[in-house]
Amino acid sequence: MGSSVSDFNLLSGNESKISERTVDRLRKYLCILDSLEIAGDYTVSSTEIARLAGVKSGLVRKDLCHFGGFGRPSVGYNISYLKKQLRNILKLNEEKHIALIGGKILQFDINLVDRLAVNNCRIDVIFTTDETKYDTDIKQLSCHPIEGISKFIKNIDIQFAIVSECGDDYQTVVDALISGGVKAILNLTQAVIKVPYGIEISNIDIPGELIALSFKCKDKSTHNTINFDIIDNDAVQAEVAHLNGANPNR
Amino acid sequence: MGSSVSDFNLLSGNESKISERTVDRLRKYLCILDSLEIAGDYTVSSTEIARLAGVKSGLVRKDLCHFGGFGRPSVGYNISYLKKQLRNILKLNEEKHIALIGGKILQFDINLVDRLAVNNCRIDVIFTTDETKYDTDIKQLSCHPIEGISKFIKNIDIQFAIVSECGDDYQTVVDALISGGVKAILNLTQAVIKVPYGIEISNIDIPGELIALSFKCKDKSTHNTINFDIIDNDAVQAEVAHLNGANPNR
DNA sequence: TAGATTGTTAATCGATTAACAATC
DNA sequence: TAGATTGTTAATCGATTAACAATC
Repeated sequence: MGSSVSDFNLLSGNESKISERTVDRLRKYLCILDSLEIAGDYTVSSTEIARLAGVKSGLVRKDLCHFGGFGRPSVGYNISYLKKQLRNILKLNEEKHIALIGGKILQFDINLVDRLAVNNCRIDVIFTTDETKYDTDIKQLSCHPIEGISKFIKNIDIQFAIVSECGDDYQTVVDALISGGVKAILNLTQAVIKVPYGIEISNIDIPGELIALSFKCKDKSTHNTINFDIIDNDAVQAEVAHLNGANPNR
Repeated sequence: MGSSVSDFNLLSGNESKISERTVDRLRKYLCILDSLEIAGDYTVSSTEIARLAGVKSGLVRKDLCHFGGFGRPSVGYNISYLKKQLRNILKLNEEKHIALIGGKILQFDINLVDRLAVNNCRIDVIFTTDETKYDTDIKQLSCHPIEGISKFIKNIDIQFAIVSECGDDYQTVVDALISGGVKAILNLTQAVIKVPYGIEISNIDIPGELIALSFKCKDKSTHNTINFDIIDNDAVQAEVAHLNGANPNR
């Protein structure tokens, strides 16, 4: 019984598969490269990326060299070249079409549309339960009633949905989105949304994030010694070396 | 040099430390228990929790039994009891005091204050750059100018900050927060915030989440076979058993 | 050349899974 | 009692780290 699953696992082996953790790091690196480029830098070492990302430099190099050698020994990585490579690896050049459920978030996060556009994520349509918004535009995006959502998005080929408001019928809305062809949902609400296998869902949960943060703090304060588990990276090594009288390279 | 760090690591060993991944799962379980309780259930099996959390049942049991035996063989877990235990483990009964930078999010996410309160997370004060809001209340929370933030929060013992809007001077604001005693920051803006070692930071990044989601979808569609890596849990095992003619227990 | 930093391997570490005896 | 489900161990798997030869 369990063995059937194992058998399938053997078949589905795919060498080029990138783990979720790696993807998370790669987009962090990309973010860091953006800010370094804005700061006027042209090259960067794995040590510097590691310091800013809070990981070890070896891991940065491993992540990057897995896709080919982007750096030059003793020089580091060319920032604009590495950015281009990362955007390729993360498939950021492919257009992603998004339906937004609830328009209020655009008033709160006024740069959201632009920030998404940088990564070729396009909000194509807004659906709302707010009757006063029907057939009006929010930030030049047309605003439609939730009813008929499935047929609507089927016609314009939408793959993603951001659910930013939930009425009582949120599960019905999500089901309609999925039957309309949506493959992945980003849920910003407190609703516990069920999706069928094969559909991706990611929940952003502010109270939950605070719990995790609070726990990390608590956890740390129970140690009497400095907790290198948490801050153990190259920068610390350099600092320790410094304390030991060695000359840390910055 | 590296060895100094290793030596410290040996000293800081703490058996009771819970990994970040475990904490993330525990709060997911708690969320699931909440929704099951609302649905009227009294007990739940590890298999059911696992199905809803998208993990294997053995992992659920392992996570839970690590803190003591909360369940009864052949019965499962008592939901309200398990909730209480999880709230204890996650230290949700301790009050957490929060400063909110930027008030607009409360207009977008109208339940946020209440959702935080359920976990004893209290927004005590709002800071804003919007002069029209100075000394007014937003949702019964007093609203203050950013200037003098450090002294202000020192007086009222704030440990957390949610940064929901960033002016150009966001790093200065964060530095002031930290010098005022803030130990952890939840960053909802696109700003790349630097914090000193020992201060926790967590970034919520909507475009980044979409990239990750999109990547997972892409990754999956490159397989010809069903990808059990992604949906490999007890429910799938049951389904496979079913396909094989066995009688799956639901 | 000497120094710096990459690419890459083998070793380590930690997290998950499979499996089953114990318990209800 | 028979069936279900927990608690827990040993085995497996995957991710990170240490370390260093190769390269600029």
